[in-house]
Amino acid sequence: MLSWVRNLLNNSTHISKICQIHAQIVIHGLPLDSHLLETLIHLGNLDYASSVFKISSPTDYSWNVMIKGYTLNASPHNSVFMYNEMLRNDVRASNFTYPFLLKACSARFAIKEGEQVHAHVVKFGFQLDLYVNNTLIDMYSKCSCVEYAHRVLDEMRDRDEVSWNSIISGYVSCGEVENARKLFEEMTIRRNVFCWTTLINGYGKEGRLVRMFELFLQMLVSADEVGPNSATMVCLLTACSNLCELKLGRWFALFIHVNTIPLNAILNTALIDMYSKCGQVEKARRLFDGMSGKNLVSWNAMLTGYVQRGLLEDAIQLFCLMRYKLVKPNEITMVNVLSACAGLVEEGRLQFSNLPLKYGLSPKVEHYACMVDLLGRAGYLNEAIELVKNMVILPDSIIWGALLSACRIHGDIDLADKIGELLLSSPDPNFGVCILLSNIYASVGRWKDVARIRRLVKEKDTKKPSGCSWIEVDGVVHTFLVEDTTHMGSTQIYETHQFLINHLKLKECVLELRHKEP
DNA sequence: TTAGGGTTAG
Repeated sequence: MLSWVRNLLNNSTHISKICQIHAQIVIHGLPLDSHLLETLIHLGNLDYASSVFKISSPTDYSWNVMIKGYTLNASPHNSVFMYNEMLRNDVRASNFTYPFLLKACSARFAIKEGEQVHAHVVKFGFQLDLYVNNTLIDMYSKCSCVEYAHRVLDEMRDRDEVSWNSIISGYVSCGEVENARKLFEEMTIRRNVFCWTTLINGYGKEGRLVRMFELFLQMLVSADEVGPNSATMVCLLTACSNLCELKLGRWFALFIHVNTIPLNAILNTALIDMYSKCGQVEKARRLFDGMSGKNLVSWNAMLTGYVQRGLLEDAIQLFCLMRYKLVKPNEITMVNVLSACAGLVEEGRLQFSNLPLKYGLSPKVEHYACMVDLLGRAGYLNEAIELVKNMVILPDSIIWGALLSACRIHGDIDLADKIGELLLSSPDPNFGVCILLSNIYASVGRWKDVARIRRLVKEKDTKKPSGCSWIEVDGVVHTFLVEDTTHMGSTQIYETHQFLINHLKLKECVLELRHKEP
């Protein structure tokens, strides 16, 4: 009977059937709790699994299975909690559990817990095999402790592509793409498509399009004999869309077509995003309409495209179509929808209330920012203030900025005063918001207040992150920071700049004189 | 049972 019920469990995919089998297990006192747990975890029903675990007398194996289950079902907090409970109950983790635990730690960016698990692996004498070591590198890398990851790599006798790529990926996510490149060059084994893609992505994320493209070309002719796959193309397209680089984006789109790289949902979405961010929103829509297997991210990308191009009616219509197709929106969808409600206060109020009531979503600071902006611009300043007062989360600088902008638009200096007091009393006032306040005072001639705020900003050492601009000339991207003199043509650039300023001033004088002519 | 990829706010 035992093996018959076990087989029955293994072949069950419906909860109702599993409930029946569970009843049989209880009635006959069969020792199948661990199997039941495994089946439930496989089906992703962690609540049921947790109930079974609590009411049964858990075996060591059951503890381990639960840890695995929580990690696999994106519940790393419970996974780590379970591990601590397990230790309190004097139960040891099995070798197979450690990678899951490390994965749970990296998902929570919990370096302390990760280090503790690492220490336990050593203390309890488990073998640090290739698989566990790779998971350790991954954990340290994801927790931004890439130097620890490097230490693990140094101590490994055998390394495979996963070991190398985990650490290269760690350097990339820490913004150290040159260190990633160094390791990539040092690799003693054949570099697979993961390694190439990770490094290409590193350059792409830094906006270094030329280096990214060079690496891509190098990949095509490399002795590794690795071709790009969908993930590689996604990285390349995303870099193009972030830099509005239509020409290169189109080239990659053609490459995908000519080389018949499989167009999965992610790659299609990256294409849609690239075209819409590069101003080709109609092309994006054609792709979107012809795409099979659309998911929520695809809908969101298309919505974002419309909103960012100011095509708000199209965005609202697309959202209606999305609801008609019974696609459930998420937080990102609703940020887009609220942004698309610009000028439509009543619709905005409705959509904001729909967040919890209709879609079961808790409004986040981004949604409040949209609403404050919408209400503030339309002159509903008191309502905007009330909304901020009733927020269950702390308002951020974007919200204060939106409120102050509304004060400026509607000339409500009293309210700006009140907000200003609140802002300047905070220990770390946002630079941009302080300048906004100072500009409001300047617009009504309150120069003493302007000076006061500038002084406060200086005293509190509030720093503005450096603004950056760039231009591509003959395939090379030139980047500029404020008062930057590092560019090779810096002297010539500043001379031309001064020439343009003088030229414009002269034009302005001529125009003024013409106006004054009788 | 480990590594890379898409969508948010002034």
